[in-house]
Amino acid sequence: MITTKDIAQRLQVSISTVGRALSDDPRISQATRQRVQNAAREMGYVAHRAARMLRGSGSNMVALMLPDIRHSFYSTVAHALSECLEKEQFQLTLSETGDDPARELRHLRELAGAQAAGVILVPSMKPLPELARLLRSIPHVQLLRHQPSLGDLSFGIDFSRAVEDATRHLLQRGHRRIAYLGADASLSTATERLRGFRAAMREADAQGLEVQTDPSDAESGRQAVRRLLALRTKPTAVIVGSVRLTYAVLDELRALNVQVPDELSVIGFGDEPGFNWWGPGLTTVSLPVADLATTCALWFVHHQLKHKGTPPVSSFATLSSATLIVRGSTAEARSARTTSPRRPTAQA
Amino acid sequence: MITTKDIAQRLQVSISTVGRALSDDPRISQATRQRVQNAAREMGYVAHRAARMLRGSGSNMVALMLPDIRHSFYSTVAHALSECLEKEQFQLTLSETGDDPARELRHLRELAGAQAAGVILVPSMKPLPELARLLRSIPHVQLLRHQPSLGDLSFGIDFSRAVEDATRHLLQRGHRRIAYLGADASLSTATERLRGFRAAMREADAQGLEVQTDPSDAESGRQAVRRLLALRTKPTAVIVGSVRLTYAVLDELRALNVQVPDELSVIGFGDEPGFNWWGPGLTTVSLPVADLATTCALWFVHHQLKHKGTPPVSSFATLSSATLIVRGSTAEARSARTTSPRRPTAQA
DNA sequence: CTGAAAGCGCTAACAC
DNA sequence: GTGTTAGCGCTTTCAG
Repeated sequence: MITTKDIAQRLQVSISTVGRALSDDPRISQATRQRVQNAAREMGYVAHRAARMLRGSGSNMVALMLPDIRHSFYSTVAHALSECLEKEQFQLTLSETGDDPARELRHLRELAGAQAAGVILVPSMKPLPELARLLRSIPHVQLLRHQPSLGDLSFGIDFSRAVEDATRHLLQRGHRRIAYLGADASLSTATERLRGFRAAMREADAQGLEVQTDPSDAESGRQAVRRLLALRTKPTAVIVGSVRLTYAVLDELRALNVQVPDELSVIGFGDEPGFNWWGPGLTTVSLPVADLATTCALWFVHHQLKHKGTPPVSSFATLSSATLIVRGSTAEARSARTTSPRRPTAQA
Repeated sequence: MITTKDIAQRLQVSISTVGRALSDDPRISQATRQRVQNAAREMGYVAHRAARMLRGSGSNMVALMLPDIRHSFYSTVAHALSECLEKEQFQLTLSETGDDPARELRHLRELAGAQAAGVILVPSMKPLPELARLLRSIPHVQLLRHQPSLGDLSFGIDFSRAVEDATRHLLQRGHRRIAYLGADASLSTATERLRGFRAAMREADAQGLEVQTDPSDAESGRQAVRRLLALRTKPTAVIVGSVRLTYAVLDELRALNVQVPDELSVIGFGDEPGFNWWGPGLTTVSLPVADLATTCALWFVHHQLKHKGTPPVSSFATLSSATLIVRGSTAEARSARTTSPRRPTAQA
């Protein structure tokens, strides 16, 4: 490894001269500065970050903690952050928590040890107490989910209103028996979504059907669909309250050859690649994930990491709003039917 | 920030006693060891990685460099690596290159300065010479793509054979006028795929139709589809040679309301979420990305990062094979037709 | 303009 | 068993 010492030796100057020349210190003469910089380039010198950090300058590492990078939801976030942070010369580290509080804590410990400059996190559902303690000494911001115990800096999406809008869309089209499929209420964001559903249904004085499923288990979602369709008075429409669940529901509806939207109107959650290909095109709640992540990254960098002059803000929260993308999977409610003719899934 | 010095002061022992107690040095008495460890916990001590690194122990940071994390292709890779590396106590950093050689180099410089323990990279198409130079001093391995200039350690997929198999599938079903849509030949892996197509076609003495497109531009893919369908003697089947292109082609075929597989058989590339929902289900080349990434990570950790005793291997390459997933988008070739009746896209 | 030296937090060789 | 000390590579006074 090439150090400033090596360069100094080669050029027969002192170590500090080399250091200054490399940092374009005005006190160094043009001549030596050039000599040093050339030598550095030739020898392939790269400054040792660890040494610099030890000397005082903070690290340039920003950590992103999220449940699972495979969900396009989160990889979109990672991409947006990556872009923003790169512009500001930050390194991005990725920590997958799998929504496991212990794993989450392990990772954060590691990050604290590595002197991460900041942490952007999608917190797990039940963060361990020590997580909050560790976070107190690291600039951080919560994304998408918000746990009050972890601080008051957060960038979220107004899920409640998103689901409310989706529900209204169906109500306006004459649907009255609407089912809502959501994660069980252990997650704070899950109850929030449910609230939106309830609000809209109450307002219309319609009969809502709520089905809780295990969000991490696709089979649980499929079962829910089957149960729903087995009811004597089937719902005429269904709203799905999470991205993963939407995958499961779409798969099952396709497998069961359910006629959408004739037999059942469907609104999904999130606008993942392929949702527009499903059946007649999926009407779905589109989440402004990329925008949110970009906004979050910019804000975080400028208010918490860079401009250290001003004291870091201690409370700041945004709620972006989602938009409903209307495709073919929702239609006007038909007069009540208990059975309906089934045709083969066509296109073929 | 809490340091060993702080603990030492509080407990009125020397700094080294603290250091030893924390590292469970057998020379320290049970009593003091406990006292120190308790104090450390209470005070929220976290070892300073930078200081440790400076002292000799390498970093625990492994870098992943890839074009764009949003592609499920790559996020699958990131996830697999993340899982493996976490088990071995490594930190994962993410660097998006956007296939831009300059950006790629900038990132690697940064990583070199941060003393990354290793680099796993999907190299850009035309890496800059300095990249190779920098990589010489960092354990690294190439994934998915392979640039000989960057070393001989690589984990790849046998794309040539994958496309060859796909082509054979169509040939066996009686197709003779088969089109291959691929990226232009600037990419080494693109020519490789084309080779597979040519090999199979030559063997069957059939007439291949090759269309080159810009892989980064979806519109270019859509155009290619329109051109193909405008031909007087249309192909009866088409094979798409890249994941991104597959998205474009599927969108366009759906927009044009082309009857698949009646009018045209289609084989896609990669098995992205939603491909099974497209039309009658997409027959496609499924790439063992997750397996490959896991294998790569395990091998890399054990042969290049951990067991430093044995000299690092300097040449090692694997080629995993892809499998064809047959769904509804490919059928027996019909007798030649120049026109075909078009029905509406149904399901609705 | 340049050099010498201290010190960031930690570890390890060397005392006692 | 425990304390003392040197030094990793870099920045930053303080001297010349």
